[in-house]
Amino acid sequence: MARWLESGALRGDAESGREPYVIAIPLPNVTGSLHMGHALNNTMQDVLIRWHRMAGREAEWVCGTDHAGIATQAVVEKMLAAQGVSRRELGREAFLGRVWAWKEQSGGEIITQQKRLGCTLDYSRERFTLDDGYADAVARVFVSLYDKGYIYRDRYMVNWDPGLGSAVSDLEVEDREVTDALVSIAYPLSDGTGEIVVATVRPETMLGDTAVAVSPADERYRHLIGRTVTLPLVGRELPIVADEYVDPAFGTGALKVTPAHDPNDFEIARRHGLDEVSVIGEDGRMTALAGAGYAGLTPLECRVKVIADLRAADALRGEEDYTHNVPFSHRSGERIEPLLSLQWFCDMGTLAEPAIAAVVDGRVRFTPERFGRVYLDWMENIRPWCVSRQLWWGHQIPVWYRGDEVHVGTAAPEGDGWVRDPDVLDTWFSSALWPFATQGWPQQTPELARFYPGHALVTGRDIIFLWVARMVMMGIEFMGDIPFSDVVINPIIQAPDGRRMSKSLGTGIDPLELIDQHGADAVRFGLLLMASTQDVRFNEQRIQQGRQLATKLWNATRLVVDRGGRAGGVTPEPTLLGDRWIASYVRNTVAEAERLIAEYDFSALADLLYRTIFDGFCDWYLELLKVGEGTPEVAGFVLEQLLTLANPVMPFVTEECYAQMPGAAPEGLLRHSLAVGPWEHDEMARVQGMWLIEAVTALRAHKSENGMRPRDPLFVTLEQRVPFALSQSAVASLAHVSWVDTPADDARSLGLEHGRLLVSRPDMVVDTAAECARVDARIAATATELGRAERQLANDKFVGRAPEHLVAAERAKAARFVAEIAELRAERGRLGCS
RNA sequence: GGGCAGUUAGCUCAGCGGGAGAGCGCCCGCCUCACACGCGGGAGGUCACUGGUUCAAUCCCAGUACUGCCCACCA
Repeated sequence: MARWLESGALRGDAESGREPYVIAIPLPNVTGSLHMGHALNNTMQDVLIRWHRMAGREAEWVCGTDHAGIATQAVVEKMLAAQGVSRRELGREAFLGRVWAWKEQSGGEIITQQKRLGCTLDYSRERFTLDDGYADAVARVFVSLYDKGYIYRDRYMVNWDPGLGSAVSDLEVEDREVTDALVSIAYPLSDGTGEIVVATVRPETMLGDTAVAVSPADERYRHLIGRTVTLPLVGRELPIVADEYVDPAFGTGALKVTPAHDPNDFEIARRHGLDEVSVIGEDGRMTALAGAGYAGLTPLECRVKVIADLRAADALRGEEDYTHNVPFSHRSGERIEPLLSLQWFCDMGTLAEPAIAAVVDGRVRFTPERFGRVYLDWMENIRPWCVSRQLWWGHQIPVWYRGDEVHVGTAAPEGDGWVRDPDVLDTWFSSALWPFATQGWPQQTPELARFYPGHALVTGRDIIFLWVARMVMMGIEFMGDIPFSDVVINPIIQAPDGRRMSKSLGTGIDPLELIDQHGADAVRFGLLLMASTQDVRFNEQRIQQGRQLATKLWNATRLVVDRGGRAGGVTPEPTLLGDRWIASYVRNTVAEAERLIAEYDFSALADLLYRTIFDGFCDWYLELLKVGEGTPEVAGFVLEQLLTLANPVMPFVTEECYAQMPGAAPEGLLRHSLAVGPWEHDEMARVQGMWLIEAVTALRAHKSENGMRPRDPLFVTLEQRVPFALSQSAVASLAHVSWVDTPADDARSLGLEHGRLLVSRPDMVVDTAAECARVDARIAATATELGRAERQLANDKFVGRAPEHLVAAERAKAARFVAEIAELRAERGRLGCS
């Protein structure tokens, strides 16, 4: 890692003529530390960055951290609380000083951890969302959106988080199922001619009721519309209004309307011009408007008192358990208190339009595709975004007030008496600018010109709305172009038992510990292998597999170097079978890997590397090399290609192996390129290689199944049906057999695709009965296959409609089965079976 | 209430119209001069269920059953 950092290759050069390739990392919280999700997500990005850097692109992987308003403020407040100090006692300025001090001292630990994973981020340009330049970009965006009329201030229904003492956005709220008491309350008609019964799970909010609503289609109440009821305990006269929202089939069909404490009631009230009476305040207590006797209580205390008072007033008409979904804060875990509050909002409708178009017309592509639909569904129903937060740590809203005057600007206004809005912006407001604010915007820097727009964005599906969608909107609005062309959604890695991996559940697994145990390459490889298009359970065996692959590469390198293999040579011309076979094989592997990278199929890529290195290269090619079917020139060249190919996935071990090779470039693999161009697919080499593999495998299996040890002698005679040669010397060495011209009388037959092998062992005592049974069993099995093939071929519909090559293949199969049965019958005759 | 995934070997997962695959685990044999973190061989699946389309279905369509996730204002 130190060498990579010193190389300067991690810093994208905006002036080089190379075509850029840019990824902006999903900025981690400055309070964060690397968890399993980061490890996978970052590995995927590093594979892409390294791959494209090797392919000659000017790679820039944007690095940095997010100030993470709520999370960071909470960390520091907790530390202060341990010292017995509250943030309010300190005051805003001193508190922010403490937060900055914490950030300088302990923040950004995750950057160090990313280096341990081997991530080739551009650390030289590390950014923080509260940097001066970044803060300037945020303020400019706010002012610009205000000037365009998108940002406005309104007294509006918000999700109030009583634990946090702040409003939170719709996206920071989750529903939980809760069982509440549903209380029925009688509201008498003002003229004393009867009553209307309403039901509520929040009786305390009745103190803020300003109407009763019924369905306009409801016959039962039609005659009451326009009349009034008297609110019990309060005495306020409430109009009875008709509204489509009310479901006549639910409860009594009459709905109490509390505009200040229920989002639906709020909408109804705005439609009918009703009063909005706030009876719960931002301090989480009943307000003076709730009335003497209730003011100052918590809503829960108030509920108890209201129910008691209603009972005393004989206004209770029933109570039953009721299970329903209730919003809770993601942040504090407390139950959301919907209330009216003066907040800053951003209207998203206009901003969303071009961002929808970008996905619809394919300029921004999601992988897996289905997430594009998720994005569009949300965008097409987008709602105003509450962007103000009642916190201290963050981008303070660039608005000043003086009496009724409001100044919105990037700097404080002239004159005395102006007071700045104390609130800060939602953290996601600043992260939405990440792709361009990191490149110097609003300055027209060379980096901005070269590194915007970026290419891939790799992230989790949980922030498609919070972050991805908003980056697309802001990018188009302020840069006039999409921020990236591909959104790659990484899977979620669950705990081995299928539960969510989380610190609070105790189900988390620390990737840094895994790195300690197995090495960073193993962790990277294992995570990629686990990752597919769906969520997966963590499987440590995959990590072990990665470690085995790393060890294998290391040992293979030792062998190749021992045999005189070198790096950096000219492309050798393969002549021996083993060389020709591996050259063609590796060429095809590279082509396949290129395809998989383009499709972001990291799991298949890891699997391909594993199979190629273990099976193709080590188990077959290196063994062929040892028996004289390969040359050090080709072995060295192929190893260099494989190390290069595997480098994006396993950067450490491949870099080290490469360094062990004579002739290796001193700068290593960071900008190395794959050079298999001169080699073409060699069909004859493939067929001959397959034949050799088939023969060796059959002979080994024969020995194993007959209780022979690998080195026990075995005589073999070849009968082939094709005009190209089997490499007999290689077979003899790899399977430990001896070729003879004439088969023994009792030789057994091993059928191969291109011929057969007649094998016999010198010391074999033939158990005729057992042998006959074995041959009969094979005849029966082959006959079954033949029967299936013949039935297929006898089916006119198959012959008539199936593709020609499949019919031909079926005929060839049938012919082969017939020949095999004939051979087996002959063997039967030789053995003298009954 | 909508929507999206998933259900394949003991475990974790690939495959997605033409004779079921990987890793680990299990069984057998090998310290073969790169590697025992290894090498060779093998056992083990009515591809959730029910219908349909097709010459042909694990793969396509419809439905059922579980499992997970996302969205949603029913007091």
